[in-house]
Amino acid sequence: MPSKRFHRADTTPAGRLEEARLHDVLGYQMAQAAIVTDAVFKAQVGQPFGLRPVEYTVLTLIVENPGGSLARLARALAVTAPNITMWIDRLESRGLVRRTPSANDRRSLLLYATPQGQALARAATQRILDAERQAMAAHLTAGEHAILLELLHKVACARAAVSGDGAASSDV
Amino acid sequence: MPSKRFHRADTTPAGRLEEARLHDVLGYQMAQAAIVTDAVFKAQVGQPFGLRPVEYTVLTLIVENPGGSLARLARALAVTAPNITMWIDRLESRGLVRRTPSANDRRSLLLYATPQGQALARAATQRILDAERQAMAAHLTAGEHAILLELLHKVACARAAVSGDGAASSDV
DNA sequence: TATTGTTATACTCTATAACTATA
DNA sequence: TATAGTTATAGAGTATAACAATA
Repeated sequence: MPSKRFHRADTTPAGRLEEARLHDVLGYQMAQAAIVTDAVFKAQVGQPFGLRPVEYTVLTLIVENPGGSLARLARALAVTAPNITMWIDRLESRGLVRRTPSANDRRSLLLYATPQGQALARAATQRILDAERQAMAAHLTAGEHAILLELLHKVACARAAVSGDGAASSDV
Repeated sequence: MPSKRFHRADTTPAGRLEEARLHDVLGYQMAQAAIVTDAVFKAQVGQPFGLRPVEYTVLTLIVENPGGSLARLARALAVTAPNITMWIDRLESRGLVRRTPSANDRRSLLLYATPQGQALARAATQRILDAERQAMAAHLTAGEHAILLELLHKVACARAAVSGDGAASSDV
């Protein structure tokens, strides 16, 4: 897999080819792209709803996976247990989610979104989806947009290989 | 563009379709994928070379764009000016980069990487590229890997549309 | 008046350690 | 012994405000 791809200019200032290039570093391109998605989130959800990115994700995951535990959430998001506790605290104090003791395992607390939480998550997601699509429309076709989502998902699936955690298996 | 894409199961627990889905949120998939790329960076560069992601990116951008200014770097990375000053301080104290007064604009400091900085950046990038490719090999074909880089770059190009900053134009 | 770069400072977010309760 | 959840605390990272120097 040489660096010859598409029609990009792969030459370096000094004219050497085959140089290790930042533009081919996935992590770098992800960070650059995240500048855009972060801005979209902030404008469409962060400011209007007063939700941090993590809060939104936690809330939505609870909505889409009712009855999950804190530990499961922590693994899914690669966040430490104390932090999950804090984020759930904030969501619960706003009446968006609630903790319910588990019947099977008395250590565990099951998470459910309140009707308000469900409504907020749904509204927030719809706003983001619309805004992302609009922001990308000038640069990505609808097909490319869909492909990008698929490829990113595949990257996320490589998580088990890179870190020893057994998470990300539930695709939560 | 309805949610019917590929062969994914687009049904929700309650059986309703067309629900706003987290899996279609670009920002969410980016965050999930970033868990992988962050882990790769940490293992391949962060720990071995003692470089933070921002430090590595700043260093490499200086290597690839000698003579740039701090302000230009700050815009390219969407980082505030005080933070760039701090990161450059750390790189300069390690002898990886140096600040040189500009002849044209006496306010400006031009950035250059030292030979050590160039060598470190090159080694780090090579390690990341190899490790990323290896980590993705089981989940992405070489073609998919290349397409992903292209699509992320296009997303990054949507930056001008989403925020009022005139940055990202130099493709630095 | 705007821009470059710096300093000082506060805030947000995350990580670690220690603990209780349960399995 | 391992896991779920919490608390307390420290650290890393980022942002804001104010400033000096130059354009």
